[in-house]
Amino acid sequence: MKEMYPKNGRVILHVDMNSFFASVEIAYDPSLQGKPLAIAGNPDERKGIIVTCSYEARAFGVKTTMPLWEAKRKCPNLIVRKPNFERYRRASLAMFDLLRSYTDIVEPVSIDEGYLDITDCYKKGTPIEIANSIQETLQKNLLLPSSIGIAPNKFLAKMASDMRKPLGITVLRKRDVPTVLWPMPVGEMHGVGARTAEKLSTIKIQTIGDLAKGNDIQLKQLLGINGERLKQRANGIDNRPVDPDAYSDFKSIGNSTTLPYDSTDEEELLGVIKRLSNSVGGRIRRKDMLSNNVQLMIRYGDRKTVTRSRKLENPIDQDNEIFLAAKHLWKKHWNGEPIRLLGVTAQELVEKHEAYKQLDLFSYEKEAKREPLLKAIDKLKGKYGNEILTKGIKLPKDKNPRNNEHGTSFEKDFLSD
DNA sequence: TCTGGGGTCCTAGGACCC
DNA sequence: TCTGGGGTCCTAGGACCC
Repeated sequence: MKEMYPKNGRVILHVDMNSFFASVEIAYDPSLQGKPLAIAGNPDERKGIIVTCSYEARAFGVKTTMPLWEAKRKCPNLIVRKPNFERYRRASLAMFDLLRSYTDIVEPVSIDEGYLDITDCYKKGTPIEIANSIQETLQKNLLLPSSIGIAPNKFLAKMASDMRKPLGITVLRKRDVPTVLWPMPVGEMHGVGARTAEKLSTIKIQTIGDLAKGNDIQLKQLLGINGERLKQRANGIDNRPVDPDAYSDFKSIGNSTTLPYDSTDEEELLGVIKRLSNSVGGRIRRKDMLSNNVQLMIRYGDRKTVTRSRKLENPIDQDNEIFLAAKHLWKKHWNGEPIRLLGVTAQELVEKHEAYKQLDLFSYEKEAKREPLLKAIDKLKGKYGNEILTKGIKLPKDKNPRNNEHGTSFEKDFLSD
């Protein structure tokens, strides 16, 4: 079985939980098993969209992000549960613990999916045996169904796990790419959404195979650096490592909420911003992080959405500091029209101890910068005399270093590198 | 009777510096 | 009176994913 893979190739698994939130609810309440189930918010709060649904519901045409009323029209017997994120987080932790019992090289990518690098796990069995064991254990211990892709890299593993749902295991070798991947519509490729598919169709690229053979210059012009990358992927090439730390390296932490009704009541809206700021503050403190940038998101009644952000002088983690920054942005940018949604996000996060290190480095650099400056002034003194240090003095035109006909400026003479 | 909430990464323009 | 080319930082927005 091992010889299935090139000698120095990797073996990557992508584990994808099937309709995760719905499956967790079924695990808690087995009477839901086999029934059309949807997880959705409260329509009275304007949160009535399908977050996830069981395969039985999907058979009726119910889909993620569909408004609840539409889902009920398609499936009158639909059972609806409110999302219980605490429950899903716990299930997710248990699931990743289980994955880590196979290898340390586990990279979570979201609450319900992750990559494993099992290249060095040959003693535990063949890749297919390992995938089987993972799938069976997830089902037996946690009552959660999953699909698993086996491939030489992350992209192919991800595409593979998508091919058999629910409860599938799919091997996608590099040599399978032309026959399996290339006939697929390009829009089904991971990383190609509606907009990119539309753009690609303007240069006659409809399938993954078309993309794999696409013109480099055309692709670059159309999609920038992403064009290059997508073409590589379409050819089955992807060298990204499985990085166990990637998921915990947060870049931003935010909370947003759709209001039950559009509002122009500033006191009420500031109350919402305060509540969001407190929640974000709590979350970054729990992670021992500091934020250098606060963003306010405003969605108006007509759904037009703007984001406004502010770089901070010092990194912060207190609720009130976040609120003050968000409030400042609000005062500066709200156009007075009714508000549908508000969001507060802490960006440019750094770990607390890293932030202190950076602070030290900053003051050190400031000190270090003084030295060349002093040397430059000494040099000027030698050239023009002590008056150079007198504030406001006018040098004769030919002696003013900023105004020399040869373009010799103070900066060019002394401070450029 | 509509369209959530959590993220990441990339781009592009202007300010500013050398 | 004219005028370059590179680089970084900051801000805003867009595409994509689950």
